[in-house]
Amino acid sequence: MFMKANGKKLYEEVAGQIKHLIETKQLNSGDMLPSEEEMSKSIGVGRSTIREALRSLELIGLVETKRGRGTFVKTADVKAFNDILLDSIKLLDVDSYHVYEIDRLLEPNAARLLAQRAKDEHIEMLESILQKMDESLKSGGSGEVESLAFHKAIFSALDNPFLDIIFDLTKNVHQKDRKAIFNVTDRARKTYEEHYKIFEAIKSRDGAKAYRYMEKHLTKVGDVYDKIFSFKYSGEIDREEE
Amino acid sequence: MFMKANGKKLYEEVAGQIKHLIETKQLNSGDMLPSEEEMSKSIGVGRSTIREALRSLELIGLVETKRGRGTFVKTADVKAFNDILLDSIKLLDVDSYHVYEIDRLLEPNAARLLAQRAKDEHIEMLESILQKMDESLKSGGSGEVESLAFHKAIFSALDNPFLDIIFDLTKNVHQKDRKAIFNVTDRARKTYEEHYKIFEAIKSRDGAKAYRYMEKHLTKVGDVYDKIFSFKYSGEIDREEE
DNA sequence: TCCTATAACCTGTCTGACAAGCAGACAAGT
DNA sequence: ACTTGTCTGCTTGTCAGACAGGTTATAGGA
Repeated sequence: MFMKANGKKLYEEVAGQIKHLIETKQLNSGDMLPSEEEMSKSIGVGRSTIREALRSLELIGLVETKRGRGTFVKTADVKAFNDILLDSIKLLDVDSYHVYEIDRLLEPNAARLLAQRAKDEHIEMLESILQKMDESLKSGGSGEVESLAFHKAIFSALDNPFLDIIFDLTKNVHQKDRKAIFNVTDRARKTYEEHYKIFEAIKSRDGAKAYRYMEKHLTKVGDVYDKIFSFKYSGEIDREEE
Repeated sequence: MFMKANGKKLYEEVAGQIKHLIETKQLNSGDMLPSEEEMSKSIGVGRSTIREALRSLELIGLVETKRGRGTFVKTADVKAFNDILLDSIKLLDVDSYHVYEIDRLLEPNAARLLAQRAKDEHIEMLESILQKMDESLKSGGSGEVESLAFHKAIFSALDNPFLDIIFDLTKNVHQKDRKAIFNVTDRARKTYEEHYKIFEAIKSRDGAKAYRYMEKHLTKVGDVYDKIFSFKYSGEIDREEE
């Protein structure tokens, strides 16, 4: 009821306390928190303060409040984390080029690593994605979704939640530009071919080759980027590449 | 006052509306939102509902509320974004190995890229960090801070805010393990030497060499990881490497 | 002109109230 | 024994009103 003075707002203090309980496992996943009124009394703050604290914890996915039942400690899963992240990153004006650069740094090595440790199921997954892309292209589709899925599958197969986060992060940012790329003549078909080569390298467990083909693929994509950007700035566009 | 049925809570609805205003630039960075009471009246919900909505927006760094003044649209800067992120990621139990893997995938290429485009100031920066580490080690320090700074400097020099985010993300997670690594005999001194080689490669603009040395360095670090982990699980520790 | 008191706003927090969702108990009907 | 309906107590969702304590602009006095 009194210890403040630090400039912190009360509800932040309360949220911090609850968070601490969870971090130190005094409250475990699935546990029910005391009711709002109870906490209000025991901590000595108003119910509205408790509620504001709970709202912030709910937002970061730490707890879940169910009407009529109570508030429960939630398993802080990567997905929830990701959602918040994607939500806020839209507001950052990250240059699309920066995102491309991350891909450029990361994906070749990711492909190599996957080539070294891919299981059969991963290979099958990639193959089925490629097949879908082929079908999509043949039936007049853009193939964009499948292309994205291919890259995502490589990351997912590595079974590293962090990679998934980074992927979603980057994907989300250059969504617009990705569309633009697929509008360039023949890019979709060539993407398919490049993907296929990467796939073959992974399937034959040839890490070095996977790395090289991924790098080549990204270089091509980068070229298209360059053209689109120069189009943006100079008003000219060159539709054919290489 | 009645049209819900979607299960969404009112304050979520309100938060969404405000967010939309900001995303569509109807409210710009720095703008002041109407007062809570005003919004309460104009939207037709209670002030507490407005407040809960604002709390969630504040948490994701969209707005900032100042007591006695009002609520303002915040500039979504990378740093703020990062803070939020770091705050929530602690709750995820990401395996330290996953983070190491990211470094492994990313840093060699980062070193190569920097070798290709480093400016003199970057070189100087790296050199000064190395010098500080040397001094620290000679005077009995752990050199841990400087080691971290070296890696961070490489990312920073690439001038890609995304990389900084990823770096902070990973750094934050395996903070504990990093300490453990530096406790292994001679690891600090060897780290210094390995860093120095990377530095020389970057200085001489030799991308391939920078890549290789960084990879070697990380492999060594990985070996230590393995030992520490096996220590954790088997109760044995091996203090000397190679 | 400069300073200060103060009014007008604003957020922070508390309290009390009521609606509405949920779960378990219990009784009634089959 | 099994289903069904109702009741009751608990919990969250939302609202309205009140007051404390910052912040800012300004009117009025030195």
